[in-house]
Amino acid sequence: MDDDKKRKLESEMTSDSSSWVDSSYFFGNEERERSILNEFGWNLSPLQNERNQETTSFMEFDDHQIELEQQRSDLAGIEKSGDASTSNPSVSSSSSDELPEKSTGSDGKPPEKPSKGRKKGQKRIRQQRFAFMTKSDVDHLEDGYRWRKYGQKAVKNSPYPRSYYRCTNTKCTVKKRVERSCEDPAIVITTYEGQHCHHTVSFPRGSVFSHEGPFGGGLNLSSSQIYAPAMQYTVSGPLSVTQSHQPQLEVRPSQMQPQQTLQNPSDEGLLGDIVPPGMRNR
DNA sequence: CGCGTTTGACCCGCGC
DNA sequence: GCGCGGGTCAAACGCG
Repeated sequence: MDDDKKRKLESEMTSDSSSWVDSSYFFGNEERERSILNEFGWNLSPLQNERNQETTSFMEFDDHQIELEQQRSDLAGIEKSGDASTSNPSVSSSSSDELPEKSTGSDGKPPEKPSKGRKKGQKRIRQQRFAFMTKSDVDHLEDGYRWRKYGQKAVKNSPYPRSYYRCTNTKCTVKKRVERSCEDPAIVITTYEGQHCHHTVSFPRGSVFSHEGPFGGGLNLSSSQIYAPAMQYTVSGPLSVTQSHQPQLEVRPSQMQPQQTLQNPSDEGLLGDIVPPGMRNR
């Protein structure tokens, strides 16, 4: 699958365009990861628990592209609003949320045309994404939030399906994808997209995380467990591209060396160099 | 009965 | 333009 997948990933990377140019990664620095996650409102579960879970890698995607996409989307919405979206004036909403906007008819809209999926002209907007690679025997890892599964798809070149989850909070548009690595079935790849607009909920089951931790959910990333192969997938896009051939990315290779990052997470330089100031100030 | 999962169909973007 | 693959919807179903 390697070549095919690599090509796919790379093309995905490039097709996502400039989008991920500013992608940032931080591995191996627990404090940093924690603070970043905290800034984004994430409360991640301990990554080692009775279920034998263990996070091997962590990454974060910047939202640079989101802004671009939103601008594009806004423009498209404005252009199209003249002819198409009479029934939905909020198509070109400039809010940062994707608002899947189910057309269940509850808003009085007659379901005369059960057009599944997004409305025409409404672009898929990607939000901030975090990806984790976790060694676990269970696919869906507890992270302090409640999720509702809304889809599952077979992944090309992988025997394992990918599951799609949405936060059950109606106001929260956070999604996550869960899939197993085809290279190492023991590894679960979890990708979060978006930011929670609420706190974690108490889980009656499991409760492997503490609500009294310094970050609410008690993130416990262990830097010693960063898993190198993870980089090939998780960072699939940016990193592999960066390393394999010359990318159009405006990133300095020295910042993107996974091994370097993994093994020698310098305390000061990494985040300062990688994380955009805007993000840090959030 | 409410909530979550399953699953087939649909939509959309992208490469060829 | 067409086909493929990823992502999403929503009805049906299961479970507590």
